[in-house]
Amino acid sequence: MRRGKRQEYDRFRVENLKDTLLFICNRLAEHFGPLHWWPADSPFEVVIGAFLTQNTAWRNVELAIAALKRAVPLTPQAICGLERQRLEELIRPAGFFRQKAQRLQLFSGDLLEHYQGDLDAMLAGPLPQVRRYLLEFKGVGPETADSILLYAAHRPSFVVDAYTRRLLQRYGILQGGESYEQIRTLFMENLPLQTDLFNEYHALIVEQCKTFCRKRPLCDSCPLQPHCAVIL
DNA sequence: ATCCTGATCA
DNA sequence: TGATCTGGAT
Repeated sequence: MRRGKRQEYDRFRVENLKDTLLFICNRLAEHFGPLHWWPADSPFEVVIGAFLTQNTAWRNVELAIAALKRAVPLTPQAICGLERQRLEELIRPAGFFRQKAQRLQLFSGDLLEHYQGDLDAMLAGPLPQVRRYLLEFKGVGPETADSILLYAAHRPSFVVDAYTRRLLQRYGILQGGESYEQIRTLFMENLPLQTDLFNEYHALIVEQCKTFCRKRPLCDSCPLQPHCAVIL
């Protein structure tokens, strides 16, 4: 009987992606409460954090940003004005410090040269166009571009990361071989295009995967039980 | 498929 | 001591 209900729900789920995606979001929101991302004092600080957090624990990013803030104001002018090696030393705790220092200065330089340092101006215009512009920067892949669009520009561009893949795959929505763009499109075609929703949803997925849906999952206390299809 | 990088935790 | 962390470039 319990088994029958489970099968029935599985069929319902596959045919109603929109409802399922909202259901997951609501469940996580009930469990974790509001997370109010992205923790930063300015949109440009969000950009800095988006570069620094690539394949890096957020804790280490905090150390780097704190050191950077003690040294200079977080503006494109100041980032460009730093000696490369000096910038490398300041952001060292975030790892990959050489490539990240170079890429931060390339981005800041373009922002100064073409937009007089006005980030809002750079991020204005049609979403797909701005996204393509961001993706041209060295060090900006799809996740970093969408993070900047969502958390610095407050635009409804869904952020997909390794956590998102893992959660959706275990839940039974993804099979495993899907591309970044496919997964992003899945969210954006099945959810209302609302910045606040995308903002909270991605933050909740990160929190969920750090807490329960880890590589070694903790299904016992997971807020998505018994709906998840994870096979251990 | 491999490299870039440092701090934390199992 | 190794795996992992809000990836991206070559």
